[in-house]
Amino acid sequence: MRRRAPRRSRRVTRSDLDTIYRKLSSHFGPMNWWPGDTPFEMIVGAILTQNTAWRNVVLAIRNLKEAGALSPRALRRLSEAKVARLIRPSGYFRVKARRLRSFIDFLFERHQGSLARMFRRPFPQLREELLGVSGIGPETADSILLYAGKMPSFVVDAYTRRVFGRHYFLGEDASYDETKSLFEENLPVDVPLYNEYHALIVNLGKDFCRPRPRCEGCPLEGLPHWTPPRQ
DNA sequence: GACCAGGCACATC
DNA sequence: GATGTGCATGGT
Repeated sequence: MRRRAPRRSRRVTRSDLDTIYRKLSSHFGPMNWWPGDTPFEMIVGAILTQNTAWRNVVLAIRNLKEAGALSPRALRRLSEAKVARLIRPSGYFRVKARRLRSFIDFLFERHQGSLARMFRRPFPQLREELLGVSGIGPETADSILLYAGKMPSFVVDAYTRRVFGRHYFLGEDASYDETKSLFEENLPVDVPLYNEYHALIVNLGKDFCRPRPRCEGCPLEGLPHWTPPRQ
């Protein structure tokens, strides 16, 4: 019989989110996200990092940079096969080459190839448009909006759900949108705050609230939480 | 060698 | 609507 995680047992408050933010922020310091020199590089990174360690994305982006392919126009000129070869280190390279192509096609068909134009669109509409692009799901769309577009869309990822689930703020089966609302309804609408908060959660999730319990040194030590049993 | 990493689309029930 | 599966590299 599979063990179920405890249900959410308390409601998150603004004060909870504020406390957690301050703990993480003082523990880790400024994150300076998203790593990337230009909005386009951030978008490419958002697609390449899907289910992939960032260090592998760095290798792929370096290849694209060396090939002079880190602009919408330059990338559009390359064949999908060529792009796939360049981004090979980031894994799923055939799928991701197709996804980059989908985004580029969208950018040129809807926004004349201009990110500046694209980001002039009101963000709820732009979010819907991005979700319509094959290969862009909610996390990738929100990363593009928040980090490349500086729009107030909170980014949720696997770490967010796991960390906040462990601390009883979310049920085991919380959806993406439910998790996103938890933050957007309890935080001021503030792009730098959303930016930093998500980055801090990812940084925390890399070391703590892992499937295998380890809490020593966790900046959230002291907050009520559960840990999965050792197998 | 197993496990994991800043998901997503698609098939099937 | 829920659940399962394929996609693939590189570090630990």
